[in-house]
Formats: sequence, C-alpha cells, structure tokens
Amino acid sequence: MELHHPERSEIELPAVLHALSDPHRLEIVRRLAENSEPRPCGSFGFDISKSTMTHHFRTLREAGVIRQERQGTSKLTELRRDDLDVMYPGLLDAVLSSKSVPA
Amino acid sequence: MELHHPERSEIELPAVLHALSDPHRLEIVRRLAENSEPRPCGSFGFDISKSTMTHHFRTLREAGVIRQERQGTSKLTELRRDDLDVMYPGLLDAVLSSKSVPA
DNA sequence: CACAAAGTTCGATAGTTATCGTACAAACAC
DNA sequence: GTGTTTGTACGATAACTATCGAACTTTGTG
Repeated sequence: MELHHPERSEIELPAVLHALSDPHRLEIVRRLAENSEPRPCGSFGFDISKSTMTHHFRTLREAGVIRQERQGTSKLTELRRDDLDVMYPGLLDAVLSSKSVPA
Repeated sequence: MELHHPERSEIELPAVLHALSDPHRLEIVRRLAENSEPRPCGSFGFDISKSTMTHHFRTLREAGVIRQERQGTSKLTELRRDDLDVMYPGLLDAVLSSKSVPA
C-alpha cells in the first residue's frame, strides 16, 4: 500500500489537534521528539494490539504529524517537526513541554 | 443546573486538544481571544442549532478552555487564558496565531 | 524452499460525537 | 399575569473512533 503524506501546506490544524488528543498518540509523539532517530513502529512498548497501533500511526501520518518510510521489514517513523514548526510555530513545543502522562 | 469548571490543575492536555480539534469550537475560541470581553453564547453567528451550540460550549467548559457565568437571561463566556497559559504555556498562542478557517 | 518478523487489511463491536427538533426552565419586560 | 429571550434537557440518529483477533503481505534469514 502507498503511504500518503499530506504536503506541508495541507496540514490542517484541527486534524493535528485531533491526532494529538489521544493519550497513546500523544505519548508516541513525545517519544519521537525525545529521540529524534527514526524508529520502527514496534519499538513503543504499548500494551495494545498491532492493528490498533497501525490505526494510531495512520491517524498521525494522515494528519501530517509523522513521516513514515518502509525500511526492510519494518517501517521507520519520524516526527515532521520541520513542517509543523513552519505551519504552526510553537505548537509542538507547547505540547511537548507539558508533563508526560503514562499512556 | 450547576456549571462545572475543572480546577486549573485538573485541566488535561488531551481534553484541551480534543476540545480545540473541532472547527466550530476552534472558531469560538478565536473570537473569544480577539475580543476579550465576556460575551453571550448566542453572539456567534453560527449556522447550527442552539442545542448543538450548548453541546460545544459544554465541551469547551468541561475541558477547562472557557469559563461561563450566568448573567440574567444569557450566559457570559470568556477564555480561561490565564489558567491555560500556566498549565500549557504557549499552547493557546500557537493555536491562535495560525490563520482562521471559516467554520 | 520454509520460516520468522513487522505491519496491514478486514470485519466486528462497543463507545463517543456532532447534529437536530421539541419541549422545558429561568430571567426579564410589559 | 403574558410574552420574549436565552439557553438547557432529552431523545434520536448517523457518523466516527478505539479496540480487538484472525488472516494476509512483504521482507529478510536460514
């Protein structure tokens, strides 16, 4: 399947806010921000099923929050910090600077 | 009915992000920010029903984004900018500084 | 080739949400 | 009192969402 990523200019604020409003997805974004190396989806030790993880990653990707790329049998994920900082300056920093809550 | 407002320390980030992720509610918050006078709920010319407006204002209030107070037959609404700026510094500014989209 | 690893797709389900119309309540004006 | 204004409560409904398990695909490894 093709991975659809919105262009920078197509990243919509309500979609970004909605993507970040789920505790699991918020935690994913926090961890991606702490460790800026792209990392596979499976490297988050959440206690939820693989198909649910797929759903959350797709939500983040389609909102323009993350970028995903196939790499062998896994899929590397990184934060679209550059694009988000241009479109919505300060938003990601504000979200990330608040205390983390266990997912 | 009693109006429940969360304490400042009880304002949860996912709830705030969710409250702001709806285009109607985002527009309400933008207008409250532009004109800092408390204003009645009916003073937003949205083309949605009164009961839906009640729903959106309740969502914003229970998330801790707005404060509401009865004043005669109407109800005055104002942004909880002080509390939001303490709990999540920069968040509201980042959201408000992005271009407005018609609801 | 067979097998393992990492994700996706496909229902299914239970819960939430945005919307409406109608009926109701509270405060005010007359 | 009768209305008027402003908003709430109550169903109802259609759409969306978070979750799962089972089957599948793709890539790499032996």
